[in-house]
Amino acid sequence: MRRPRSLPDAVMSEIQRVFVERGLKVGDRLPPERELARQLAVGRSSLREAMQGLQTMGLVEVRHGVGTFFTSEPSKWLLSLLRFSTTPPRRLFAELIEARLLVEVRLAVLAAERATKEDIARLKEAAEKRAHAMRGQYLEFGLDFHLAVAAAAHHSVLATMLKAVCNHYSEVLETLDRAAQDVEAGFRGRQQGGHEEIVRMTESEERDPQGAADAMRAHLRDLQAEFTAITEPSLTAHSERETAK
Amino acid sequence: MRRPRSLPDAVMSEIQRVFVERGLKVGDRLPPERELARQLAVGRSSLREAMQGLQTMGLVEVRHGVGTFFTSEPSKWLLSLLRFSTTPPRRLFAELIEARLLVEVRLAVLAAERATKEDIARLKEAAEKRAHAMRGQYLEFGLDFHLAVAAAAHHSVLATMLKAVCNHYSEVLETLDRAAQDVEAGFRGRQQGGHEEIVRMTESEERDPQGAADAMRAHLRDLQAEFTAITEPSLTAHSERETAK
DNA sequence: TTAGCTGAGAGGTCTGATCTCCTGATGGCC
DNA sequence: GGCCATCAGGAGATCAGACCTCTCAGCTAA
Repeated sequence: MRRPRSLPDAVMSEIQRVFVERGLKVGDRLPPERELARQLAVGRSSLREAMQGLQTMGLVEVRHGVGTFFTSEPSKWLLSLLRFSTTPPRRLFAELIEARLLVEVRLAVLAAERATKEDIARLKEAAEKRAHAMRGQYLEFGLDFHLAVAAAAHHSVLATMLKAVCNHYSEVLETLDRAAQDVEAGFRGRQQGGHEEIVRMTESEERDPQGAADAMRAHLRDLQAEFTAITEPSLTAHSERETAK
Repeated sequence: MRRPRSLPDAVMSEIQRVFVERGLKVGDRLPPERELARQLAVGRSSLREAMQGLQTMGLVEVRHGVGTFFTSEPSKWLLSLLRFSTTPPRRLFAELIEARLLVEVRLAVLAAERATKEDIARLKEAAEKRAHAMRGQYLEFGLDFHLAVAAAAHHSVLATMLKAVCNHYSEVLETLDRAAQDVEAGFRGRQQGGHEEIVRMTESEERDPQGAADAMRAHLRDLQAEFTAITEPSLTAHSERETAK
């Protein structure tokens, strides 16, 4: 493979390698900066640059005064190239919904086909949690449910893509005005049914991939329609046909 | 928005903000480290950590002895969470192809609907370049063509997702054995037609989104089938139905 | 028992010396 | 006149170490 150009790059690779080869787990702690720097025979600043890189990648989490830990927290920057785009937030949000539609319908199918008992248990738990969410938690727990579906699909690429989209989703949502946010936040009534139906289609006895796809599609279409209603219809106008399948 | 916890985080945000607000362009150069650190009133190490972060995100490119530049090069690490997965390369590659199938078919539709004259010119140029590629360039120019389609689709989220997938695609491909690589590299004969048909469906007079989708789907299916043929069929077995639409 | 203090240890930041790498200018050679 | 070897300046790369801030656990005293 290509050798790293810089020390920090090398350190990043090394830490990833160690993580994989030693079979370390998420939550495990790395040695203190000074000691790790000594072990790797690099300066502390090089090590810290590597840490910043790993942190940006979302592979480690650094807690001031506590230590550095491996984490599964997907990084917030995955789609951050978008910050460079001049796409207005409303349009960006419409695009994100469309991307979710595309990816999540497929994930729903895979989840219905591949989910294990454990996956299904987690799915139910997430749906339950979402159902009893308090004000201000709808969005977070809602996304958690969708990420649980992604996990159940056992498709690492699509799941990672969804994580990236969802992270950006929350971020963009914050930049939108209240009306738009309400579409998300106050949406619990109708969305509830969607989650439960997706779970039902995925449960062991049923296993209805096509049904899961339809449920997920309807679920996200609701959201899309609601959002479109309060924004310029033109923005999402030509997104309807092909997505409609 | 949420305030950065650390100085490097703040610096990263600041640099992104400046890039957007000043209307800077890709290729523009940042001030030298020492001067930029002075301007921002932070130490050089903090600035360098921020740079490492931005570099990891793929927003800047640092050239030793030359300077630091804004870049559109999407980060090679975009999907690097995948490195933590235990997914074997063959399976990962199959997943990447499937993700491309999902995203690119949609992008082909959008490109056929939205492409401007300039987009189409670039598309033709990319197809041309691919057609005359020399040995060892097939993969690179091939992906360039697909990225040109993505650009023509004017969908920043999906385009960014594709960039991420394509970057990882090359990387994973390198880890596969020769036989698998040949599927990509020596594939020019058949793939050629696919590219040209996609261009045709997108050209101003025609504008056949459905046709473009079909062409893209067939194009990637070819690749998928070829790859599947030399690997365990079970890996992609249950991916066929829903994607088939 | 418990509120509050405190010190050890971890990360955060700065500085400035020194090294390495690129690039363009210089100047001699063909 | 054109070409190439050399060199100096500028920019990033790395290091060492001093000092700051934060967290947490354990101690202490009310």
